[in-house]
Amino acid sequence: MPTGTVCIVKFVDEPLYQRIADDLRRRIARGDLPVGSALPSESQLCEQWAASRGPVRQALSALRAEGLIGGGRGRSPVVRTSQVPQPFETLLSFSHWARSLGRTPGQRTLEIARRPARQEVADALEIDEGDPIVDLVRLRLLDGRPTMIERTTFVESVGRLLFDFAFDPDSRSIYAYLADQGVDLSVARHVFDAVAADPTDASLLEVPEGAPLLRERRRAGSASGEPFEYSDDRYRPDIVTFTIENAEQAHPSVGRAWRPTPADSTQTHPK
Amino acid sequence: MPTGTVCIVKFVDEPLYQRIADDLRRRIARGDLPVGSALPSESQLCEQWAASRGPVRQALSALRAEGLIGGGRGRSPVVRTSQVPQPFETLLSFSHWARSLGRTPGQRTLEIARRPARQEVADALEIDEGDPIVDLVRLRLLDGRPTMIERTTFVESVGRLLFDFAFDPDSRSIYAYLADQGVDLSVARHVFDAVAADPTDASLLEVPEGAPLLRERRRAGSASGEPFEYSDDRYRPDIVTFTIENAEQAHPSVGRAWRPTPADSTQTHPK
DNA sequence: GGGGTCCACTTGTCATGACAAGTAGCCTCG
DNA sequence: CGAGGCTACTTGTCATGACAAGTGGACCCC
Repeated sequence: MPTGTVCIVKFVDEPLYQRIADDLRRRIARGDLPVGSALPSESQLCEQWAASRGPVRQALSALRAEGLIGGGRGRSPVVRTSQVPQPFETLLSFSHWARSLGRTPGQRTLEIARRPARQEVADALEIDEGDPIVDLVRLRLLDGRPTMIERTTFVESVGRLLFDFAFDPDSRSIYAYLADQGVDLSVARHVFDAVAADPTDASLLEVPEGAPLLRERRRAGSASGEPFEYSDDRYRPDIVTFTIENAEQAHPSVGRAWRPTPADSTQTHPK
Repeated sequence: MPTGTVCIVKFVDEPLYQRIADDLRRRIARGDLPVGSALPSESQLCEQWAASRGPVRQALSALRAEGLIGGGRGRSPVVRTSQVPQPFETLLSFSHWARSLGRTPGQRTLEIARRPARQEVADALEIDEGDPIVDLVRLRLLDGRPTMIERTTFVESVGRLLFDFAFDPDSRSIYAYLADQGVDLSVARHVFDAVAADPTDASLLEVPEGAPLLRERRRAGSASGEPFEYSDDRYRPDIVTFTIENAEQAHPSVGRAWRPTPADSTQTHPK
């Protein structure tokens, strides 16, 4: 702490550079620092926070790594974007994603059953064939329109929670519920390909039989690496796409995208 | 520079922390520091490089951001993995990706033409409809098997290079050639969906008409954001998939995946 | 008015010193 | 012999000072 300053800090447990970064993040998110505007210079931040250049630079470096700010030697840092995508939740939870877009998600639970694991899901969940699992089949809706059909398999210890509790799968996010129950979901692997709609898919998604569907197979698990969920999700490609944004010097950002005008197939390259 | 040391440095233009980081990266990649082993402590690195803790910590922080090392307070940093994926090049260049997998890429150039831009590509390339562009259609092969059909459009200033030079599109990577010509390709946006194979796709990819194909639409450009390439790539989903690996506390990693056994459609969750 | 020069300001890099906080091994005590 | 504490070592955080390198604008000269 510089000499001659009275130290009135509440959250001394949180390091200084993090408080600086959080404050800047807040000011950017709130529009206080609009996109394109220049941030306060390092010396100004030092004065404001009564800090030395160390923590200030550490905070700016964190924002730079997140892609929030840009700039270079001799130039003040500039706000690049006001919001960073939340790839993990966006990619995992259909309802979370839909709401973040301002759309209203819906769902119809078609089946919830406990049965022995087939070979395919047993491999994915790293259990033995025939071990008990819980299958959940849901039709997901976006603004009331059939959008995706989701065939999810949980290992028994997690799937049991779906029965035990008074859980209504049609009301809230299943992941929010599982998180409340202490299930720590922190890694996921998504594999994308395309499949033809089988008769069931076709009637539920209201597309012709054999129509191309965008398939996402997802395996999710805890931080220690043990998987407990495997899912086969089939999207109507005229409603939902997936995007990857990729820069040479930055981390890729991934996301799900909604296609507003389903009739037109030759558009959507926003901005 | 610490007191009492004779300064014999060659690449003073390169900052010290970067030289330290590069050296550690090399030692990790060469297996000198195997996965799981502990790195030298900060004080040891300070001695080895005759540096203060600043640059050393900056170098370690860079490696940590790349996911190469882990560790925490009180524990020496530990090597986590010996190689980091190169998502940008892997996702961009088909031939680069194929070779990194040990497969042999091939290609047949079906068309290269200069013509006015259609509405769709004009929007994507941020030019006016009717402006001259260069179209390139290629069938890409993997181990001799038809795998993907690529319809790429370049803005005229870049596409011209494909004519000017004695360029043989069937021999080497088009991106390597363009990079040599001074084209700086550094940002890309990929949009994935599914389409049905039209008669042309079907005959070239040797699939039935109407078969589902995995489509990637790509827009690539320079660091300043101006796009100069737009592409519509259609993959046989039984050969190629795309994957996203996603952890709550880490940056997502993206990649292209090869499916070794095309006959079997209900597998491939490697590892 | 146009062009070149100079200067104040900014960020990038590095040294040095200090203390806090966490880890792991050793050692003593019960 | 086990449990607990103690200690050396590690990394995390921060202050201070210094110089290099790049930017942008004011200023002057032609």
